[in-house]
Amino acid sequence: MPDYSKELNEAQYDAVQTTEGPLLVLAGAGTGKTRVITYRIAHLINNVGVPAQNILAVTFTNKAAGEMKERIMKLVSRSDSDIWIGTFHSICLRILRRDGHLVGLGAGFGILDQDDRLAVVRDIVKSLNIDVKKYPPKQYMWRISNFKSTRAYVDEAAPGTDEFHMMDEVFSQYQKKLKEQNFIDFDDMLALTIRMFRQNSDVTQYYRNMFRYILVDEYQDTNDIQFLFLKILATETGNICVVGDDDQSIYGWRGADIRNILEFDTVYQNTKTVRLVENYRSRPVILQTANALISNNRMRKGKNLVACREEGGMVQVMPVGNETDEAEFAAQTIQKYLDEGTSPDEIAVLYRTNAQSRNFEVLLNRMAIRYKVVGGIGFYQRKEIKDILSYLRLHDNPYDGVSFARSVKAPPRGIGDTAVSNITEYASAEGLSLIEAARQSLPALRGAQKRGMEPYLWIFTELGAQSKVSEMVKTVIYLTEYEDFIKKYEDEHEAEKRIGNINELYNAAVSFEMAFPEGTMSDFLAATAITTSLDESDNTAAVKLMTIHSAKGLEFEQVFLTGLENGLFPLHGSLDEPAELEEERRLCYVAVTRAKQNLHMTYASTRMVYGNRMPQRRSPFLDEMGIAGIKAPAKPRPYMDVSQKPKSTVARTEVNGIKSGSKVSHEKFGEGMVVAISGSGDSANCDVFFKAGGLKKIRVGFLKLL
DNA sequence: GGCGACTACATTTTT
DNA sequence: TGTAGTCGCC
Repeated sequence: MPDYSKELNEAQYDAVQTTEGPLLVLAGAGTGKTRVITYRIAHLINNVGVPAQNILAVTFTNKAAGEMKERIMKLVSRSDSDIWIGTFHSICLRILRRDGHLVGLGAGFGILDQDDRLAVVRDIVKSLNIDVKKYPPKQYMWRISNFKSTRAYVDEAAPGTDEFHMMDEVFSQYQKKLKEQNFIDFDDMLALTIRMFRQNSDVTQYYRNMFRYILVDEYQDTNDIQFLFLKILATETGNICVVGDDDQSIYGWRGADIRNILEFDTVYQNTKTVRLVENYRSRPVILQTANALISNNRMRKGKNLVACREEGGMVQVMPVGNETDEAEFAAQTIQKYLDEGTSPDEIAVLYRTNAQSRNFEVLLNRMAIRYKVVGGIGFYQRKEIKDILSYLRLHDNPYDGVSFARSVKAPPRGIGDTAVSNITEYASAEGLSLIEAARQSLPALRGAQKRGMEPYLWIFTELGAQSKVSEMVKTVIYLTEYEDFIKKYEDEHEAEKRIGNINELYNAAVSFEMAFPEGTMSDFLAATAITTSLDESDNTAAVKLMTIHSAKGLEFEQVFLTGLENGLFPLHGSLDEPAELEEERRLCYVAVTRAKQNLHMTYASTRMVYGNRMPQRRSPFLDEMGIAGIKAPAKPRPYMDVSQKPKSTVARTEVNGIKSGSKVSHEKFGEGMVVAISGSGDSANCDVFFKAGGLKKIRVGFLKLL
């Protein structure tokens, strides 16, 4: 019987050992919450004797699920591997694959991803002659999604018409299309699972008996529906352990309800609460900064992180002229870290909005530093991948109108919108599959259309003769002549990338077959639908660029937190809404606590916004961090903490046109950037950060402005 | 029916 | 600034 007490601190061990009854683990950033979950599962299996299949663990991303599974495997024997670990969505999907017929789902139902569902909504909105200028399809989609995350939808109520024009009609048509084409969307995964539970007490009981121990990670980001899902399953045993940090709740905009964690102990009677506050990740100076910042929030349980690491590292605030200077500063400092031997994987550039990544990419490119933009458009959302997949999806589900419309036009083959809607309408009226309808339309086609449609249909005949997922992928790539299509349209570099992606899709299919020898095409397609950019593995050593949201759960030696400007971070729109401002502050807290060693924060005095250069003011968060009170690190790195510069409202200190942020050159040290200026006139000294030599103090007279 | 050009547009975060 | 969506021409 393994003893885990030596591998855990007291609070962690307490959480691991408390196996019965509701348990709330309030785990601050870097306090080892993943460790608690993995060890708790190991403890349940190895020491309490709970069969693995009686454990359900919910994570935030598929990637996190994979990593957790790996870690657990190291602690338990191989025969104990069949724990249910996954995201809410993947778990519900698995349940619906088994029992979805109870709520009217056809076998092998497909999943409508974000793009597809927008396409469906757009069609409906157009067909209803709604003024798309006044009521954009996106609005409807958003509305539908929101409604589907409510209990009303679970209970099969109709949406309220409310002030929103035609909402009822759009919604019911949307639902009808989904049903017709045997689709569910993202929100349905949870909602239909719960509906199925509600209507089938015997099935519910089956899952209750199965999931006798439930663990949930990142509980602060759960929404009402997810809460309900857990409540239904856990209500009998009460063995539910949720781990989270109210200070890191950053998905309120997506419906996550911070009250889930704040009120957990009132919902579940006799909850035991364990607080993890000992932080093993960050230098004390970073934690001070984080604590100071978050103490400005009112909606929180309240806790301060306690530093376990020794003094060292630093928090730097770097004012820069504009977004290019900001990127240059980051790139140069990164270069310096790399020269010192820091692994690129230990460096991250964080920003509030995806659009900010651009400048960093340009500068890092120029300096030949390997980087990877994390998040954004995921692999399976890429055009070329969706094109290929649309054939496979249509083959898998011949009623899939979205995939029909997509595949028949990519590559173009003379069939346009008119033909597509004719065929779609015909299929719908006759109850035919789209492939069958297309086949029947063949005699009516002439010329280019006929010459296009015939080989198109032939592809599906070929697919019908195959069963191996990877072979089918290959067949589509080959028979569509997709590579030629790409080469014809894209520039060389772009084409190469896309062809690479297509090959990567084939590889993914091969890996899928190896991982799931029994897996069907439906399974493969489902996997592609719920895989997001955050789930993609990053096996190349590269500096990471990402939004703060994407950085949740990660840690880096060196963190650049950029764009700390009022209106950007906190983002405008949150400024006069206290709850939203608090969420922005939590987001900032998440960013700060990603750093292990050094935290560099930048803000620009001007920035391009929608193509206009706008003056910017520094973020109030910087002041809240109490930057001024931070002592210099015991063993200072060769940087200057310029945060304590006099806050002059007039132009910043400037001598001979040289000011902070200026690019200058020096006879001996070469090119550099001015970080700070002290004194005035000819005797002024500049702190200059040289590309080659790091930080030096130089008389202004020896510098040449570049 | 396809394609290119233009314009208008809106800009948060994504399971 | 960048892109998505529309319009009009071939």
